[in-house]
Amino acid sequence: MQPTPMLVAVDLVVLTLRSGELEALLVRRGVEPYAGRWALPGGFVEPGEDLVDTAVRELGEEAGIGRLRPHLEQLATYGSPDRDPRGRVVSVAYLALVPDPGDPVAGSDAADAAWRAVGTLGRSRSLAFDHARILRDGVERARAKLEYTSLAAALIPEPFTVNELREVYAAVWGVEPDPRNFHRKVTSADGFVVETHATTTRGGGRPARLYRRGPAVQLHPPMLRG
Amino acid sequence: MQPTPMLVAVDLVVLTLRSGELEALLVRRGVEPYAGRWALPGGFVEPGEDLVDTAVRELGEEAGIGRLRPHLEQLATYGSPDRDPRGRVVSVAYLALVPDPGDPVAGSDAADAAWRAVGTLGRSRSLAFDHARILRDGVERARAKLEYTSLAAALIPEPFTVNELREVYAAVWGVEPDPRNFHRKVTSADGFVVETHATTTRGGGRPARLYRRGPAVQLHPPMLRG
DNA sequence: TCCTTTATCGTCATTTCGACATTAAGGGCA
DNA sequence: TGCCCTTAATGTCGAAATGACGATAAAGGA
Repeated sequence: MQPTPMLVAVDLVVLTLRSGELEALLVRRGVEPYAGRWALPGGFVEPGEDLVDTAVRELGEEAGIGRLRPHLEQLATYGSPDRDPRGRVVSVAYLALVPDPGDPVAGSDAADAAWRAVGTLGRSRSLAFDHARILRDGVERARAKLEYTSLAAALIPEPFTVNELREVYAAVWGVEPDPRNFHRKVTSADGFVVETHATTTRGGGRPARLYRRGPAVQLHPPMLRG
Repeated sequence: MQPTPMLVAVDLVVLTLRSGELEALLVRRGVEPYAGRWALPGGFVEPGEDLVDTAVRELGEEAGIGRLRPHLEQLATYGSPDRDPRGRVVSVAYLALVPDPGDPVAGSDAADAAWRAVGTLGRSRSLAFDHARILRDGVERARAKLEYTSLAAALIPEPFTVNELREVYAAVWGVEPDPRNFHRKVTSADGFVVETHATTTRGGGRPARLYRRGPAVQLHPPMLRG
């Protein structure tokens, strides 16, 4: 029996932190199916193109992100037979975490693109295809990985203060870690952040030391959610 | 531009514990490419079939496992353009953890099938396609998940003793947790295991209490690797 | 100048961790 | 029938981590 060829797409869950909230990048679909509906940015894999290269390409074409060297990891693959009315399409989802690239989504292919707070569209049925499910899985992955990896620093621009890093956890987890204990854990976790010589007063009050992302990927010990 | 259809396969990393070692299920390929070489069990996704259903089907057809209600989760998707000499094949890998189903791999489709200790083929080039890489990723996933989930119990048959569960960690992590501290952590981690009224003397010495898998998926607190 | 604000460091009681001792409860064997 | 050997389970204790706070530092602004 001959195997059946299928279409393979890559969809992106792009997350960032904007004004203290975790937001996802969405594009408005211009064509059927689901024309006019919001969807995750994505596209089909081209011949000779690796999956991750498709993700990087779409990140540039549809999201205007690429200069930012975002964190990019494979999320999961969705292949329900009826997930696309056009026929059999298997979608490999990637999760990207980027520092806020600003409002106008430059270089965007899509008719329209916007950042939306993830809280409002968790179980919403407004997204095209099974993208609400994919988005939920991406947010869940980000929540979990904040605990035992240094990914939180990927959501804010360098250099950053300890308090700005704390606000990432506050936004993604919905809990406010104690500033003093948080400071102790972050600076004692080996390789999470590296100190610079500069400080900033952008928070008001006493100048805060500025840090850059450290070499550590896994955190020892992990940050705890209570 | 029309998108290019591709073949979509599902490959399985099936792990179990046999005589104190972590082993993976391999099948010997009967046809080109890589005829005669060992490979992960797998097959193409059929029309109208969901990815996870393909995994479950292959688990029965190629591995003779199915009665055992194994733990099954998606691992990752591999789509390098040159990973299959026949052409473009995207493979969705699944990770299955099962209690030892015994030596003869019954109901097996493949010409030959065998359990192999994962330690010996970590970076080996003896496996077909990119299956060595997939296997390594699967083992790495299992190692990580043992830390903060109750998955260790999926590798042994019920009911089991605390020491049998400890041997899972010893085999997968390559370290010997202290039996007394391990006992304390397991029985205090909420929902990891549930006590039965029975005991066994199969270990020799004082009878050990028998447990079943608890309802917990995540472990609080997690088991630590030092 | 002093007051408000935020950052950083310190304190301390509680909990957890890791190493180890002790007691419990079976089977094997003389 | 007793000893003895083996493994299971519980207990102990110092070191380390955690969580809830207080105290001090360093800026800008009234």
